[in-house]
Amino acid sequence: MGTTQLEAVQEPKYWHLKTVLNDALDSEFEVGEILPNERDLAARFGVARATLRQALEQLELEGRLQRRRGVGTTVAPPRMGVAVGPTTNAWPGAGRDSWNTIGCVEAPAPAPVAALLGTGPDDAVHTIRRERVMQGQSVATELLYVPPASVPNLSGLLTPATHAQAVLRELHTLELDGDDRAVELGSARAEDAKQLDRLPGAPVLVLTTRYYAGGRVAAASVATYRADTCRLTFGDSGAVEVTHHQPESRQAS
Amino acid sequence: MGTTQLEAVQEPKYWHLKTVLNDALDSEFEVGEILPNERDLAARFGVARATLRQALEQLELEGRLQRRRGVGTTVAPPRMGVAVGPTTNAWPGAGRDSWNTIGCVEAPAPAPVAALLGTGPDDAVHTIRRERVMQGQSVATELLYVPPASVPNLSGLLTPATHAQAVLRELHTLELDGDDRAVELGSARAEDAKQLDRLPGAPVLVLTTRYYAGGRVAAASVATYRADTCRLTFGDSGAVEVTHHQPESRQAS
DNA sequence: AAGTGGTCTAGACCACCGA
DNA sequence: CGGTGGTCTAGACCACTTC
Repeated sequence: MGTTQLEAVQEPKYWHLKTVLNDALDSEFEVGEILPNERDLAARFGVARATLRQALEQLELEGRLQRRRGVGTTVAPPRMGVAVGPTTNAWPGAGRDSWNTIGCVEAPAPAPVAALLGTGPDDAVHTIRRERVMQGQSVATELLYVPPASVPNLSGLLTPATHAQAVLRELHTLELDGDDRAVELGSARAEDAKQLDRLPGAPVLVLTTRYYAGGRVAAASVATYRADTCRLTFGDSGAVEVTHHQPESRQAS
Repeated sequence: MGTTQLEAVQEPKYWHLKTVLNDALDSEFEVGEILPNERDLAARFGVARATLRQALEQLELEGRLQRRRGVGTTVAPPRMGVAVGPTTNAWPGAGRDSWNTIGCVEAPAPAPVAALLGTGPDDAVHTIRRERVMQGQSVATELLYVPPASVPNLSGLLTPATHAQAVLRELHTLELDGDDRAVELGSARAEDAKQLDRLPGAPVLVLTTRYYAGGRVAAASVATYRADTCRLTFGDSGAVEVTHHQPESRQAS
């Protein structure tokens, strides 16, 4: 014997650490406050830095922390509620929405997207890149794919900016029959990560939308949302709004 | 000089490893096939096991791999498309759905849920635990919260099983005004992880639903879906069905 | 008992940020 | 430049499954 460990730990250190830190975040820190650095924290808890990092990683995944290389680890604000429909059951870029057009190219879509659109794997489609900004922060990047068949009256090629506008404008002349969406977990590709101010591989929520018109899939979009800062909301009933949901445990007990 | 590294690596090893493995999975492995163990793989690629694991972790996150302690690492099938509405805009447990009732208790709801329901933080609510099974696999666990005010005619207390049935039955007598949903990334709590046959902390998609009736939130549910195996679909138009979307790159080029 | 993935350590160096 | 988080190593031991 010697060690009176009747407790039978059984719980991984990083898991226990995570709970401890999570509670400390609620009770001893303010949003935006910067934590001690990883080496100090690890020493304070008597674990290796790798173990401490495992706990921080989880907390970042859950949107409790934000870490930035060269800067430090800060307490994250509650996740933003980001409306993704179908309250706004409309064509992308119609009316007032929070998207900015970044660029536009005409190229073959990746295989999975071509399958969604029902186009051949090598058919060129209009590909519009957009960015969604909320509260001064880039929260999503999107690639919107529009087959030429959906916008047949497009005049001769223009600059990327006007090209994108022209595609969207003609899209809006079609009658939208409906749309459907799918959400899954992914990791940010290098390009997306850069735009979202994250490192490659950061967890993202991938929202795939199909737009139907004339009995066909007239357009499809793949939007990549920061999973750490966003909560995707699908409003349906004309009901109250809630912008955040974080526990009130801040100073509950 | 000495080493002709004009390329300027700059790309982390684990990231490169991930791409290599991902391609190998497409071209050299079948779904369900079991990979060499981590020590062998690490040796084969000339990296430490921790580095190899970082790559495997990402691939598992993306639903390409499935790892099980004591067993091995296998190639995962494409993610399941799981319908979560609003095609089935109805009360939970109504008609044919893929949920099984596990149990039922009457207890105060956690603070965030109480806020959704508009009940006091210490008011007891009916709490029904359910499980969703698809293709023989448990893909989600749910806690459904129903304030007593929504089901006032409930007869005296019964066994948990009949209790749950009674609550659902009375819920169905109300007229459903609508519902709204939110999706965010989370990590599985110990209890949920066990039910989903995952380790604690596994990435999950948390779907929060509010059910409206009589101008109030009559019920709320928090459902936890396995993020590695599920793609949440929000059908809207009466359109075609797609059950999986994985790239056809299996034997493309 | 043998083999798997999961946890943990104690170091090292690198890329990035800000003063 | 110093300080931060990010990557990487080469080990060790543990928990679990299977035979």
